[in-house]
Amino acid sequence: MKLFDEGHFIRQLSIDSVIFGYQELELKVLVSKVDLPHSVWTLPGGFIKQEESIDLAAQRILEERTGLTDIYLEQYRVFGEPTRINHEIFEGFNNMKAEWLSKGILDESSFQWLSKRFVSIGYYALVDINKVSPRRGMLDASVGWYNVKELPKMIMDHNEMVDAALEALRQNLDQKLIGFNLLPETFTMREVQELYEAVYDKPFARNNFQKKILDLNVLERLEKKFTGAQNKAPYLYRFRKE
Amino acid sequence: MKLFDEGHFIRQLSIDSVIFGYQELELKVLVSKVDLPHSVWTLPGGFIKQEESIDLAAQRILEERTGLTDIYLEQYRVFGEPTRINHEIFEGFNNMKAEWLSKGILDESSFQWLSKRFVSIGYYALVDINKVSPRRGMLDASVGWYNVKELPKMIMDHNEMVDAALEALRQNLDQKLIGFNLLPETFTMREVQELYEAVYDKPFARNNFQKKILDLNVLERLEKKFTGAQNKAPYLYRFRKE
DNA sequence: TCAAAAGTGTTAGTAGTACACCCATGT
DNA sequence: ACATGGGTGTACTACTAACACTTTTGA
Repeated sequence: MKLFDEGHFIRQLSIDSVIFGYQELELKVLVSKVDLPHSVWTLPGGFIKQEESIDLAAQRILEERTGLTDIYLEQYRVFGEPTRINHEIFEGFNNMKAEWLSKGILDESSFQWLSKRFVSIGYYALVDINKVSPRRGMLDASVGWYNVKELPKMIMDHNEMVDAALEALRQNLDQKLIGFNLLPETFTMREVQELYEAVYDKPFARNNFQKKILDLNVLERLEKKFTGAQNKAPYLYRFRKE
Repeated sequence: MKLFDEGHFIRQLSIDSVIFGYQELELKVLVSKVDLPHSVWTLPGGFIKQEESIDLAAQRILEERTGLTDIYLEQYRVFGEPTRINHEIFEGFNNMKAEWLSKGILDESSFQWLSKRFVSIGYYALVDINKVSPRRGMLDASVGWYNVKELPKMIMDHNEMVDAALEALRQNLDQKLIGFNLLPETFTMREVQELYEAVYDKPFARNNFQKKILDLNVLERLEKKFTGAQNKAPYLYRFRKE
């Protein structure tokens, strides 16, 4: 099988995505595990079709992994060291080469394709983790959410990619009001605050945080949310788009 | 002549640079003119060698055009629409094809190479315009500085690239204290202010501006500058690096 | 002595931070 | 009634914006 068709994709150029989700007070990142046969961890990635814009390529790759369309997505940096050759994956592939060639999983040209140095465009995505049912990539053994503070050692510079993406996210969270992409449709003010605390890894003062967020004038207040707890019921809010 | 060697460079990937300079109260951009034989205008650009990092490639391209090493350089966005095919240049090349092939200026594979869609990594650079002696690229008829507000219509999305670069520059000027790269070694406070006014295209209050810049604690005050004008002589300042 | 522009100071307004208080909720 | 957590108000601080005044320079 021609997994990577030279005619269809741009050579030596890839997209790698840091997909952020939020759950149980933790900021999480979607990471794939590939068995070759020893395990390596990677960010979801892919390649750019000849007739496809890079933004659409990133969307397509995201949809393949999350099942979601309409994902918040931002290009944040290009990683282009000449040492970006995927030794871990490629050597793993070489172990399986004879088997995969005979089984027709990969053909010779695909091995050639993957042996080169790659320039990778980094995107980060923000998703409502509850809406995602992670799907394995073609070669993945599994995919899973990892706390951004406890990521496995990934291939190449993928850990550095997450660091840079988190940095970019922190820069933009306040200015572009994108944090709500990580939350469900409706949420309480406490949940917003806990999200911010997870992203910035530091506490915020409750009352001032509420004032700051409400002063943004981007939330509409809905009905109260009665949880059964013996305290005042918090309001639900919804992000007002336009 | 093999102008674009497929073995040496990464295919379908380019770098385009917005080189900012500052002179006579105007923010300027370095633009090349190419005669094919009708004239088209382009940003300085180039390609990435197989064994070269993208940052070094950008530096090399900048050095080729400005003669300067040690330029402030920042990667700000990737432009990756599938329509980024260089029709203007390529059709111009086709006009000259027979002549150039016979003269050995370009070979057939170079035409092939240039006919593809390109993904371009956008960098912007800040230079002391007095230190630059612009050099023509291999195919350029001329290079010159243009006021950022009065740029010629350039090929493809190059005008949009400048807009995005200016946007990024405005974002970073304050935070990263990079504006001094556009000024000579020493300068007066008025010159800093005029630079800021050129970049943001709006006036600043003189006294508050001075206070703000001095409070950054990045300038050292030198001797006064006597210009012969019948007014108080302003101090010279120097940017303190460390 | 005067105009021009540089330097500095003073006040008002605004945004952010810290602290305090009251209110709704279910046991 | 009471603990718990939610909502709001007030005072303090820091930063910015607006205005005013003084100083230096050379004609």
